[in-house]
Amino acid sequence: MTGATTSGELRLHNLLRLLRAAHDRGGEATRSELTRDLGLARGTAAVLVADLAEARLAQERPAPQRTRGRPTAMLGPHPEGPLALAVDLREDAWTIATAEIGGGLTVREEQPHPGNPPEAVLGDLAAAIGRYLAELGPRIVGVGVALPGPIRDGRVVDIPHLSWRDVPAVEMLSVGAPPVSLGNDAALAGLAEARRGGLRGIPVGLHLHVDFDLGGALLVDGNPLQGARGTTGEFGHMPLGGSTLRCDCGAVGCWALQVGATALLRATGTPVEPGHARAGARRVLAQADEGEPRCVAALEEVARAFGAGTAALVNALDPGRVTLSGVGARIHDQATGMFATAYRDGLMTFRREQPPPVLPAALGADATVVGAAELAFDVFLTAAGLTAWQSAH
Amino acid sequence: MTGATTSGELRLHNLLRLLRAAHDRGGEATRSELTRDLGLARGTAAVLVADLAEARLAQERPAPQRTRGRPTAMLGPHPEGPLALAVDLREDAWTIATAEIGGGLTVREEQPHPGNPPEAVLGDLAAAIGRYLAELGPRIVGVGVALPGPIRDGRVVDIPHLSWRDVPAVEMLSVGAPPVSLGNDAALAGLAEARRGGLRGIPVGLHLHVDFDLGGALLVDGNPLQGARGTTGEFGHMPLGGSTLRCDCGAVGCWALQVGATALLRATGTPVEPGHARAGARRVLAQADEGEPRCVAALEEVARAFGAGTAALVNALDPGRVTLSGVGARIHDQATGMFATAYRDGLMTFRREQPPPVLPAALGADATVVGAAELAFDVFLTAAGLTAWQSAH
DNA sequence: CCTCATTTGCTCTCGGCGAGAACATAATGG
DNA sequence: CCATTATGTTCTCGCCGAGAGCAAATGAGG
Repeated sequence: MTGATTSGELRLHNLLRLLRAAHDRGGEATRSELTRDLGLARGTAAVLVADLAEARLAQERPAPQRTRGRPTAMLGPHPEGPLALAVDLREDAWTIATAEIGGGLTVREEQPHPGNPPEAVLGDLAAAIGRYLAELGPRIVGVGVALPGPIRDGRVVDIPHLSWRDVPAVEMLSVGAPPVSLGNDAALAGLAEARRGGLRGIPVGLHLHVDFDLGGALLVDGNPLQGARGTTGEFGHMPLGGSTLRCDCGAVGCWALQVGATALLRATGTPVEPGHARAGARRVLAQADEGEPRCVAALEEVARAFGAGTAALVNALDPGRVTLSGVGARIHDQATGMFATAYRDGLMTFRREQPPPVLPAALGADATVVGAAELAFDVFLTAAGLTAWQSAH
Repeated sequence: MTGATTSGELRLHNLLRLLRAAHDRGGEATRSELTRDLGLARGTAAVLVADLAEARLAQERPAPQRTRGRPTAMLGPHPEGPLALAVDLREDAWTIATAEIGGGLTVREEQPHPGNPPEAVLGDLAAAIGRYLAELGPRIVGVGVALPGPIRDGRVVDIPHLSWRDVPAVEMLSVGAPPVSLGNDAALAGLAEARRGGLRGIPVGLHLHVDFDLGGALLVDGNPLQGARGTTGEFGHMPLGGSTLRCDCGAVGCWALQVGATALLRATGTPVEPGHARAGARRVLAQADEGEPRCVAALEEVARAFGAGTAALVNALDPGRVTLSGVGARIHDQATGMFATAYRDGLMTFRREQPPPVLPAALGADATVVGAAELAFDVFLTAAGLTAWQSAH
């Protein structure tokens, strides 16, 4: 959205601004609010709303009267309007949902999958996507897919846990016309948090997602920072904790080795069974909650490393707020004191006056699907996306 | 620059785009190039150029003929056009320069200063700024100041080296109407590098400036990433190297303790005399060049920590290129092998196929002043800045 | 129940902007 | 010296948003 250059682009640009604003506010904003906030003339707004309705992009519905004066209406999704297909592909299962303008989500399907080979997993997933395309037809304007590993140029670079390497996922998931967009799960969880969760309205926010791995995103004005090749946010692979272990990623001493499901198990001295780390970590957290000394000690150790590393990122990146999801949120919840101490001690002195708050993510487990939907809509809510829609209707 | 919304803003927006493009290309771009690249109609370009000339914002001058066809002209600075005052305030001296549209720099003055108290230093500097405002009058459209420490809300937060704390520098340097903007020296060096140096045209670039401290900036589309409070880029204050030393900043194990002038001296075992670290570091580098074993070892140790930490940042932030300035560039030059090895070993495996190149900064010592000028022009080259200029002429 | 104040939607006119075409201009190259 | 080529200049046209005036729909107060 670089802005309009010609008087012809102006109309499309303002249409886009209005639709985007309606979407960002969950379809709950009234026309008068939108008109005021976007600085439009009332006449212009009338034309734009009519255009949106005629193009089946959005529709007004009655709004509860709040003050006196002529009643206004809320601008929300159109019953025949665009839908995003949002896919959350985890290590052991996938979720497919549809989202309408405004973000309203309908979960359609959840399926376990064997994990390997990638061709089979993605083939099945592509078939499922194909079914929804057939069912919902041209209303599907894009597919957003969250994946548990780094993404580059439409390919999954590396999921060590599943031994996926350089998998051309966009190619394998492209079924029909709608564009397929990939995103890292942690980054998409952050995106969701920035748009509809705890980072909403925060100019610069940091989201950290801890599970097996540790990743995240820096959200600037609600948009995730994109690296040169799209693989940014791998904060877990900086040697922030002085560890000397070798990491699966190829480097040494990665922070992710000290914070996460595997780290929790390792800290208790329990051997890590591949494929059961998540359940094991849950057990450690539960036992720590009951006061089991070894688990308490492990939790504290992990929380300390987590807090210290978070402080390092805050020092370097200066976010206004930090949100946590995955196991990370539970570690923080259950060892708040230790986390807070390590966090504070790791901050530069001048940051300690008003340290950025660290909070659990507001969206919980849904965050990743929501982020995938936002990703798909981000591709659609552009000049190109809208003109494609309009020429198809 | 969010883009035009009304047909009235369109003109200003396009005027701005044209002026910005002329500026970014150093005043060396021809009208026909600009017209083509900005996608303007030739008629529109004619009007805009005439407007710019009439407003004394830019002026055309003959261009060397390259091909057949009617000759075009280069759009560059106007002899009575806007000037930015660029100030580089270092620990022991300051430089004042003026820059015109296109970036052409004229160094006006260099003065040593005692460093303390800040009121005296900034008072003298304000007096100097006042002289240039008086001399050059309303042509000065902004003052950009580079400072060797973190900045927040127009105040210098902390320069441990000079024991400056929470100094209201904008207030103390504001002499007349032109807005005063502050920037961290490392971040501004990065900005300069992104606009007119080695990071030009790189969508996401990382610049690291090593001197006493270690700082830098992440440049996204030529703009430095701004944190929530403006104090981003303090990469030196992450515990990237496993050090256990306490840092002046208040944290422990900061990377900056292992890379920089002081670190170089410490690694040789030489006691660090305050105020002479820079000269001492230069001596160590010179002796290392001659093969003095202790200095060679120190250099290698520092280069190793530097390379490893750089890799960590690349893992997390995914830049397309990295540039180095200050002592950092010399460390890299003189210990390329060690740096490269540590860099490569610290990268995640999938990044090693095409690791981002690490290069010394193209602008050398001028970078900071150039960055300060760019900062001042960034404030001016906005709708608000331009309307202020036009209403004053 | 009636009236007034208030807020918002609707419609129409007006000024302004960029596109694009037609023409003018100034260089090159054979 | 003339054809070719690339660019600047000028003018018309269609489109857009601002803004004014009016209509509509509600709540407040008597």
